[in-house]
Amino acid sequence: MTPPRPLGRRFYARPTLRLARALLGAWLCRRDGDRVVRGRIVEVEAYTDDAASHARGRRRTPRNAVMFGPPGFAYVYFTYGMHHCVNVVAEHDGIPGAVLLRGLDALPGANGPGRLCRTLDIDRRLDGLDLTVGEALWIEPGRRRRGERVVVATRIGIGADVELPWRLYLAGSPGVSRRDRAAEAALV
DNA sequence: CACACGATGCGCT
DNA sequence: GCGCATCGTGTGG
Repeated sequence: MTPPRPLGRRFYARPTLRLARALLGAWLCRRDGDRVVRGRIVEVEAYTDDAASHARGRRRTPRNAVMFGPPGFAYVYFTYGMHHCVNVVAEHDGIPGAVLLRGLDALPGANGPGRLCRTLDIDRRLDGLDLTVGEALWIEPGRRRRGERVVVATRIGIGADVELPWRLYLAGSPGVSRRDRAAEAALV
């Protein structure tokens, strides 16, 4: 088994939307006993202190506290009474920002944030986990392939009044939860 | 303490 | 496209 090669703190310490883009093509890694399960990140969404974010208005609560902390940590929350979603914290200590992981390739059943977490057995036990350690959950380097286009679309499940083009995904990837034909057509 | 609702997914129409 | 399961969290009383 190849040893973990987790990305370091510096990788995460940047503006949220830029981290979102940098995460496309990287590998999300989850330890499963003696094995490591890896999925290629192909769909993400950025959340900062905007109206649709858990950290809206920079209001700190017990749930969203990790979003305000240092970068490179996992923010995992529970929603709809049955689903978990995992985020990667960006920015620097004190500034809220996180990237929601919405879809993975090279791993069946990891399209959509809830299914992704179910497939990788991610729940609130991992909230606040340091992703730079390489123990239970981490991210390894990976890049976009030649000719692989980044589609810029609006976030899913967000009220029209606060929609922002902060969902990014790799065109043509099977792990994408929902395509945006108009956004794809807007590509050169 | 009560209550409204969600960064979703699934099954049915 | 639509309804709904199911419960933690935030907000207000």
